[in-house]
Amino acid sequence: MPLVSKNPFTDILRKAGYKATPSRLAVLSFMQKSKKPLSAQGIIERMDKNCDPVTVYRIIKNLALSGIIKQIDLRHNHAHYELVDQNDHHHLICTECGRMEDIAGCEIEEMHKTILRKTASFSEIQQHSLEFYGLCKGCALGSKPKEVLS
Amino acid sequence: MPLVSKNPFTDILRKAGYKATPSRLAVLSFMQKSKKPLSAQGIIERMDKNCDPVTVYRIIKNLALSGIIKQIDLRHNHAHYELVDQNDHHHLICTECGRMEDIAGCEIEEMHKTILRKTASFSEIQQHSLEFYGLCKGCALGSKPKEVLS
DNA sequence: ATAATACTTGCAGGTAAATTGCATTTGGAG
DNA sequence: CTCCAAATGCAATTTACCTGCAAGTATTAT
Repeated sequence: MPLVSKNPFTDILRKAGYKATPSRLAVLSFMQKSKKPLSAQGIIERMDKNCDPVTVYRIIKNLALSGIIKQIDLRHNHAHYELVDQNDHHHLICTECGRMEDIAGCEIEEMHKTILRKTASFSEIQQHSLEFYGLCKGCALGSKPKEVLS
Repeated sequence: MPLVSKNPFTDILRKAGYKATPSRLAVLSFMQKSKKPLSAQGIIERMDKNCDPVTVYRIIKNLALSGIIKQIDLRHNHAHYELVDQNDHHHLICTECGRMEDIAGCEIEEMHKTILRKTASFSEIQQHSLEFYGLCKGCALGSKPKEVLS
């Protein structure tokens, strides 16, 4: 009887048709631990095992294609990614310093049905992204804090 | 007495603190005519007058900063832009072929107040982006139409 | 109208993000 | 254990976009 249960990401990966390689499991593990959306660079830097950046890029791309992770546009100069979880949440991003916080509990999913009823040319909505851009209190007051996100 | 009134974009630019140069007026004119969000590349290609790509990038960046145009993330590999108009609308994008259509009439703006009431660290929301990603009927049926957006 | 000047633009060169091709390695089905 | 499709590493490349600087131009005041 194992003291530690097998990595649940193994099953998730296999179900999506991918092999459960150490690199993929490491990427998913990082994303789970991270409280913030991660950039490709952010993941690459945190990979303790020697893993080629190209591999990370490929992993991210595949995970996003299969809907295991989600791409997020924080208006930095590169994409960010987040594990897709049950509780749908969105982001509030400062356009000055990049500070970010989560917005919980939206009911956007309910709009999917309405939209599909109105459109003539789409048959399915898989995902949505909703981000709000504004000024955090620090930046509104004119101070210039450092970027808080890579 | 002029038969054609002066370009209204001239005033918009000056109010934002920019000179009303031919390049800027041309960019704004394209964006107004275009039914779809345009990429920097898309604008550069359509500029009939010889205008350096760098200039277009700079124009776009400034217009977006001052809120005259709006950046949109269609999950292509580059940003798209759209004139900011009164009637707030969003987008429905096919993740297979890139087909896109507008979604009219959302009441997301009303959420701004709610969000600001809940957050401790933000003082202003200037903009939001809401896009829906799914499959258009063509792609859902397995046909592979060409990309419809640059 | 004209001149002054601050904003704009074009050009050259550069950077960072992400991709591609190909040879080698490896997970996992049998 | 064996085998092969899938995954990885490496080198090179593409793409999107930016910076510095000299030359040009829209606007303001004369």
